[in-house]
Amino acid sequence: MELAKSFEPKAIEGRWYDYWESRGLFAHDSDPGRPAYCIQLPPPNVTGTLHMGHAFQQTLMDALIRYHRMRGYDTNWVVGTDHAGIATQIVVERQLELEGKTRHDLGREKFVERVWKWKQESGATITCQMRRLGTSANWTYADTEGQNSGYFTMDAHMSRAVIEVFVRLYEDGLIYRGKRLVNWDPVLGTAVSDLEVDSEEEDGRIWEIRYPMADGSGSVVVATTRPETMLGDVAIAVHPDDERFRGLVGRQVVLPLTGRTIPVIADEYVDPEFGTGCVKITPAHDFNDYQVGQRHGFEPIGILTLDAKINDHGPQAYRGLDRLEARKRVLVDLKAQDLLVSEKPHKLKVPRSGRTGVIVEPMLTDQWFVRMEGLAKRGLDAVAGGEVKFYPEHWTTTYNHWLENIQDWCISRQLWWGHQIPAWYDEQGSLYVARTAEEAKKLAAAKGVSGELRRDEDVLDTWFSSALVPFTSLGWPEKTPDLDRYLPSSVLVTGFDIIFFWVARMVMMTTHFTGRVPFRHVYINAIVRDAEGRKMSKSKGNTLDPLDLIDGITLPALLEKSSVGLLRAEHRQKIEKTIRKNYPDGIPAFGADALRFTFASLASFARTLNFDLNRCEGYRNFCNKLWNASRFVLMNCEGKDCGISLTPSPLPGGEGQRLPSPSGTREHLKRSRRAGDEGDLDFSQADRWIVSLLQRVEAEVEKGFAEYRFDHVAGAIYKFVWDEYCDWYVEIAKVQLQHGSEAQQRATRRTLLRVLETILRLAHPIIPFITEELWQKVAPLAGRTGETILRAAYPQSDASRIDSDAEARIGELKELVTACRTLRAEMSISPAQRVPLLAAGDKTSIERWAPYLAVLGKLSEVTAVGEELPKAEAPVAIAGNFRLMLKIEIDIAAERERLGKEAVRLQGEIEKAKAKLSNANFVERAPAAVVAQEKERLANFTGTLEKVKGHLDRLK
RNA sequence: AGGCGCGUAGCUCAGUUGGUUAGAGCGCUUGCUUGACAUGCAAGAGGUCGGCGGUUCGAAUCCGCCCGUGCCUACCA
Repeated sequence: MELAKSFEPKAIEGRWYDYWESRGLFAHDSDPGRPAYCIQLPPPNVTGTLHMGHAFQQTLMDALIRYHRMRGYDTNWVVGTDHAGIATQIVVERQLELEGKTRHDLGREKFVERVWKWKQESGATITCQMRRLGTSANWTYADTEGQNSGYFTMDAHMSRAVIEVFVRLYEDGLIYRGKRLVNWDPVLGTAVSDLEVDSEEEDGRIWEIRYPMADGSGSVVVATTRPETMLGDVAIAVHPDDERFRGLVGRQVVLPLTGRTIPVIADEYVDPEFGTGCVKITPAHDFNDYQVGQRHGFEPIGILTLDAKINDHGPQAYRGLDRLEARKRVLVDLKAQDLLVSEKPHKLKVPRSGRTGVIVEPMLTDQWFVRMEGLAKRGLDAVAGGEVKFYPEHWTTTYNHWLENIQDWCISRQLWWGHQIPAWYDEQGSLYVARTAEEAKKLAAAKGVSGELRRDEDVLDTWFSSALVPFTSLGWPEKTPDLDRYLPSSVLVTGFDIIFFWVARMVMMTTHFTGRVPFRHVYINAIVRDAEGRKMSKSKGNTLDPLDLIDGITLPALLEKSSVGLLRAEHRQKIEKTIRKNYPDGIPAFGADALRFTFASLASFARTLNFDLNRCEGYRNFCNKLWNASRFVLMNCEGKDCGISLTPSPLPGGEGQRLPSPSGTREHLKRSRRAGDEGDLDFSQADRWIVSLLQRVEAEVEKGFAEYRFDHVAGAIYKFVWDEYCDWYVEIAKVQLQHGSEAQQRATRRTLLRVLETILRLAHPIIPFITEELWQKVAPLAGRTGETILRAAYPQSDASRIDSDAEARIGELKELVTACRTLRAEMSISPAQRVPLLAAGDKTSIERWAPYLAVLGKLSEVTAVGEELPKAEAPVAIAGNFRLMLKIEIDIAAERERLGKEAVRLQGEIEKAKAKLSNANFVERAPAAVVAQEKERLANFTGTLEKVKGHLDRLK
């Protein structure tokens, strides 16, 4: 079947993915004879859809997996999805809202059923999208739900493991329950961890409030940004060394609006420089105040309900008011009593819930915590000892800093969707942590307690189960062979935003439970931004959907898509304008390969990746280039003798590489035919050169993968394919196929095929679809068998095939051709016009290159003229040791100017080189090689300049 | 307040342990319906490498300070 004239991604992508997946080619094989290579996918949320960040990250993981699979590793890309407690619960609650219901109308059991139902339906959208990208994930591994999407963090096996971990940590004293001040989201009605709170600086106000002394002898003024919390004040604090207030310590002040009396205390926490130097202490609603309160033995007075309204501890007048309403009322009342001293604008950090955006309230509640100190130490050791390595390395600092300053982890959430905490209480409130209700009952019975037990209603933080994935996905707590084989995994590829949430916690938990680190390497990928470096966000209208880049999308469809869910009209208009400007014609279909190649090319060690659509287009063009190069090769090799079954003879003699002249004289042809016997292979310098370069690229690619420099991998392949193979070798091959002997043609075809076939395997990890499509056609001709490129061996560099001599020779040819082309362009000779060339210099070389030069330089004739060019009014170029002259009429003045410019440039270089060499320090201290190199440069420039000057003289 | 990045061509980015004339893609100029490819070919223009100082025979590269910019962490009422 003929290849289409240009590369059409749509036509091939679907076909090959199904082929690979249905044949089970992504599966691990547990072959003990092969080393294991394992990657854990950061499990996306069940609510999730594929965005640019995922696509980027997954491209890199897939490239690594395919690369190692081809290198003979037993690869296991473990995937799954995360139940994403809060996020998922919110989604389903919104659905209920549309029906005019709340989760409380359904009750816990029905609500959870509903979430499961929704989860099964919407299932793993993202895993289907991953397939479009070409990810060769081990879908059926740990696939307990039968959806071919790996594990689910709430499936039966995972849940059992979570409970096991919880119980063991509790038994080890690493989990405890207690009343602590935690970050509370009053809208969701749950505690959240420190990490789930985002503090942004906002414009607010600061108030100064007067608290009268209880004995009537004056007053104290405090500054606060949260006046309503004064209802829960237990003291006023000043700095112990603050002269101004020394006399006040130990005395009592009246707490306005409440009638309570509270003491003035001294504590180092107070900064005398800030505000008035006096601080109100509200232990129940501020983390610092809580600690001050503890130091001084105060009982915190909580004045807020769990939905952030004033409770019964507040004065009657404020009860039931929302915290912000209460603030207004408090201020009005203080003013009325002349106790409000001032109100000023003030910038302050407002802690907001990462999920709802609502202001988080420190709230004194019963919660479950993981004791972090010992675990953190293990986490630090794993990295310090080199068992876990970060790429780029500087992320180690971030990781260490967090673990060194870690707080206990609040793991309980007052939600319904998640792993319910395996703890039961008896009627007296005694606690029993157990794997099952029966086990809890036994524990109770052992203590002589009978009767019903009540299970703790809280669920666990989503990240609790995520932290266990490296071992639970491999079968833990069973002692499975896979735990031995795939733990630690080889590399974790993830974003820096979850180093704390996930990476650090996996290291701690996995180390604690298995004695092994979860992974050897952590590759922190860049954050994908738009082409101008701005964060992609729906409200800016600068988001890109990876699937739109793969399939293409029209402008109307794009506009419609972007406005979904946006209610405000002015917002919508602005976004529409941006989109019309950025994508006036929509987005063309680039295909998954082009998208992947773009991601790889941009994956340097930078922290951000600015995604430029133009580059994507450029790499789509690259795919087309590869496609067409393959068409050329197939066209010239199908049905022809390509010498594949022959064994190449040892390198033929040095100068026997001459091609017959393009005019194809009889003698030449005869001689060539005689030189190459029937069925022989006669490799040219060019054939050896391209094979030599191939070895270098293979080595570069191997190095790139080892260092996670995907940009180097992509760049090396791109340059080799386009700049060397297509631009030079294919053009040279055309000459050899047209003018060469049978043996030379055969060798050329063989080289074209073998190099192309190797290129396809080399590029497959990054551009899997197009390489498979082409490989199926090219591989048989190249004499390579195998069902699929996915399981073909990865090319390995062979240093013995590096041929410096051939490289130097072809370098010479390139120089000659380029000189001819430049000369032609500068003389404005139309490409159609074939002109004769005179060449001075080594005669053997000139004759060797003449046929190539004639075709590549579009010359009618190439004549060697010995060591000197004739004196003639014609354009001249210097190329290495050669001088070239086009035999055409020219404008002498223009030619003089052209050569004059060249002379000036050369003179400049000569000055520079001379200056260096006349510097005694340079000659003495620089390495000998550098000095020698500089001398050589000087000699070369000087020689060339003389020649240029010589020709200038002749033009007089 | 600390910490981590970044600043190289009009735009997006490479640039190895310091050492030839600092590179690529896109864009730009000029010329080409070249029997693989106009998603292309050929030839060009375009950079005082953010600034100042230091180390060095030699700095885009190493060090210090400054300017600009982005992010992360932290309890300032």
